[in-house]
Amino acid sequence: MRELCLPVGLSGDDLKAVDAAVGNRARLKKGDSLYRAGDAFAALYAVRLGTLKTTVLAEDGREQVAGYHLQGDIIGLDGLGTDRHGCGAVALEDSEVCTIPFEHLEELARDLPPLQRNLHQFLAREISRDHSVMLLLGSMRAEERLASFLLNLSERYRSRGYSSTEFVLRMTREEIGSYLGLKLETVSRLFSRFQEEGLLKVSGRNVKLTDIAALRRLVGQRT
Amino acid sequence: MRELCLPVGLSGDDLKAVDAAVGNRARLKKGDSLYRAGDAFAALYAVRLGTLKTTVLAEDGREQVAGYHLQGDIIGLDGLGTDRHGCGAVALEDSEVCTIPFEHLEELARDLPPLQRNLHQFLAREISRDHSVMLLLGSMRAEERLASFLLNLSERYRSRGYSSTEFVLRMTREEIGSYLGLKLETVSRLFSRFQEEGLLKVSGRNVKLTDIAALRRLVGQRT
DNA sequence: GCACCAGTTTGATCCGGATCAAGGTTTGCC
DNA sequence: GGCAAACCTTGATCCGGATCAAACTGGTGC
Repeated sequence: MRELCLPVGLSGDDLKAVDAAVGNRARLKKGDSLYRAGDAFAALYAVRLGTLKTTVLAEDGREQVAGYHLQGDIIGLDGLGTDRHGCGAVALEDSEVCTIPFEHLEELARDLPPLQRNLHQFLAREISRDHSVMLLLGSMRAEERLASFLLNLSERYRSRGYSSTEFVLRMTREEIGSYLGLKLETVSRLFSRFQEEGLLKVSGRNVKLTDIAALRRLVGQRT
Repeated sequence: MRELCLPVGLSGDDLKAVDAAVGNRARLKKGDSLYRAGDAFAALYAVRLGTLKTTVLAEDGREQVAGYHLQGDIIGLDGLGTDRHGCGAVALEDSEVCTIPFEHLEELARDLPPLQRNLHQFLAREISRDHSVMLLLGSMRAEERLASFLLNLSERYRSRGYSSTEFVLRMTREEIGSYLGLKLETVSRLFSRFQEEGLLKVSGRNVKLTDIAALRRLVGQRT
């Protein structure tokens, strides 16, 4: 169970030390904020259960979904650079996270190279993830973006032992649009079109991918 | 001089140790690749002189500029998560970087908490930077994007002691467009329009910002 | 059971930026 | 210095996704 909080190749006493660093769990109800943009940065959070979104805030008030986070994801990494969180995090359904006080973790990482390596990998993976999103926002057409989003979710559910073809979206059309740089009407239309074309079946938030290969082809196309 | 490679509050012997970790400088001619997407990850690079661009590559071959890097910037952080670089880095003019073997740096960071903290901040700052770009790509109009880009460059030149109002673009219109999710014609038209409106003077790659306040207003910032 | 409201679907129209096209200008190389 | 190639500008037109508008749906509270 503990490994979920920060999976890393450790054993025995080391694991106990890591355990001690991990604060208690926190329960969140749908709609609750875990932290807000501007809050002092003090800890990372590992999602134990549920789904969260993180949102970036522009100076002028515009808000945009920066990512969706499932069980096992680590969030809050962005605050590290500035001592303030640059994002906000909100639960999209009842969720549970565990808190990892960063001061403590950093200290621990000095003594445990594998943990240090792991921490660095989390940070770097976040960078890679962001680069994929930049690619999506900067050079994909609307249909490619949605297909890409669905395939990404599918893969993440699969790797967590859930169905990769049938799942419930925990976010609204507007939130999906915000993440993909599209308007909610466009997202809705695309779902309808994908359904007409036999790529998936959709009913509200329930989605069933019926032709993953075709979705993949859609993403790989250029012009 | 050395501090430039990884500026951090260290002194005496510590600094010497960091010094030892920093490999020799490498010179790059305009157009040279420092590394390519897919290359094994082994080191970070500090830009000593010149300008580099990093580019993300999609599976289908699409390429997009992920960032522009000036003197003092650290690049290559993205490779850390996967042991492979996810980006490529190319010199936009004759440049000079110094190599920081990562294995070595990680080891050193264990003994020198300020260095560790510094490394984490670099990683996290990269994440914040990417989030700003996501915001730009996902929710700004073309003119806001270009204004934002120019103000960002301006600020970075200023903080390096160069003129914040008059500088030479080291990248083509197409590269600017790639970074901003726009086509080169759109970038060119915007430059012309900004000039007509008295926001700047442009002649090829020479830019002189003549109304920074107006550019800020355009973006929606007030700083 | 019903009213309400947030979320969703669908249609009609508009517009910003892409695309296509044609010169013009700068840069680098011999 | 001259030529080719890369880069930039500007015009005309097109189209994808935004915007505006209007129903529809499903969940929630009373």
